[in-house]
Amino acid sequence: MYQYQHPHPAVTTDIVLFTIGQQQLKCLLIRRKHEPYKDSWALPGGFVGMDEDLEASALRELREETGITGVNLEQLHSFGRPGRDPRERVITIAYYALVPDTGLPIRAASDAGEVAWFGLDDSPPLAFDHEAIVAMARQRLVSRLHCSTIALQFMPEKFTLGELQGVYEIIQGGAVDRRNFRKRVLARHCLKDSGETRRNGKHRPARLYTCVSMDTVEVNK
Amino acid sequence: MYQYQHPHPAVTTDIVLFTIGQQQLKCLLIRRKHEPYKDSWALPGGFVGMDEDLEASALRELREETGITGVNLEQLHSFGRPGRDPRERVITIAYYALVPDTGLPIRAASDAGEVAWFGLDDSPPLAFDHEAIVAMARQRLVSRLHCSTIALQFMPEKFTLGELQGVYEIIQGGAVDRRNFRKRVLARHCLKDSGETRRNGKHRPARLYTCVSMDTVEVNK
DNA sequence: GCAAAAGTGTTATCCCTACACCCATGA
DNA sequence: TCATGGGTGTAGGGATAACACTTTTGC
Repeated sequence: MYQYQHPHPAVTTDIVLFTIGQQQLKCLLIRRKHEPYKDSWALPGGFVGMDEDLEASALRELREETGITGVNLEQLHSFGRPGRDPRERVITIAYYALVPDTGLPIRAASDAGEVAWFGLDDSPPLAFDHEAIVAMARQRLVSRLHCSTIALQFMPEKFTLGELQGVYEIIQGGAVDRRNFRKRVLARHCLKDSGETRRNGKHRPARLYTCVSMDTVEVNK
Repeated sequence: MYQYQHPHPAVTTDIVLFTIGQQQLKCLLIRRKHEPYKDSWALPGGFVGMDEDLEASALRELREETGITGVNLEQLHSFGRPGRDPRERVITIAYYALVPDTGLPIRAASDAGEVAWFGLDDSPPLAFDHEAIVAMARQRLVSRLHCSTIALQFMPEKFTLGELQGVYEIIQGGAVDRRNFRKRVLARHCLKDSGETRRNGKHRPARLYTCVSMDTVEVNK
């Protein structure tokens, strides 16, 4: 038992993890094993440890519930409407992150009975206010797309410009002029020609590029 | 006494309230009446009520400690490093807001022994990690200045374009071309010519403008 | 040779910047 | 009449957007 002179809310972190697959923007969800919202889908997350920094808590929950490590979390927003959790007052600090699509080792563990990627426009009803959290994260993602190099976090180590363009087109939902896109993205000097090429089908092979640096460089002039 | 099965952190809100005065960007601080950091300057803020939304808590603290009401709060970031408060684990959700300079009715109340505006480059050492919070709020303010109409929140109901330009120059710390500034700001169609003018000195009177809408319109294309 | 994506350059447009002069007022 | 800030327009440059053809490969 823990006692306090004044009432204290519980504090959690939740993580909106995005990826791109099957021509869709997807988000990682877990199926809850316990009440409340037992068997509902929800964002990975959980209670903050008393000696744990907020971001560390989010990383730990993500690792424990999905086995995913090494992502670059950004704080999104804190949600604390009274009543958002039926058990007690819970304030959550939401983070988001972007990971490449390739071969994600997802395992269900701890509180999560099941883990899966869902297309954002094709996802089940979520527990708590998690739909609002996902919506805000998506909005943030779209607005950062143009003034930062955030989209590179979706890419594997080596990728073609066509693949990168595809990511932009999926997120913003619309076609992009290939020549202008290449000029713009190469002008940022965030990509390095790896020298290699990749044949992807019955057509000319594409050059493979690498990120010069993993930092999300803001370009908001 | 309040008892929980698991330990709970305390949760507070803190508010970075900016204004412009004496050709400076200023921030509202209170002098603490109690330990810890007794007699130090700190941001207004305090513990979140158990049935109170986060923004409502920030508004209440601001009202109780400074008498200021009716500001437009934006959530800044949550800070939760273990040890940032010597008493116990405290996670704070920081907000920021901008208010006009004119005739602010500031009164000290409740936990605040004293309330005052401080120029940002001329402020005393702050309690807790409040200097980091102010620094982040300032950064946010600068970066929003160009892609939003946030600066209008510094203005009184009626103001001249020269006054608005002065606000921009103070925040970003540099001169702005008057003609280009006027074209840009008028092109946003957020200002309405009130028809009135104001004589401010021994020179031609200036037109007074009003905000068309109080919303902070983002213009990030 | 044909389908399919990769790769490349030029032109027109728009937006932003730089820049100089007259206006209305108070002293 | 002079000092002070208010008010206005234009020309040049840089960035962005529109646009079509050749290349390399698999079938």
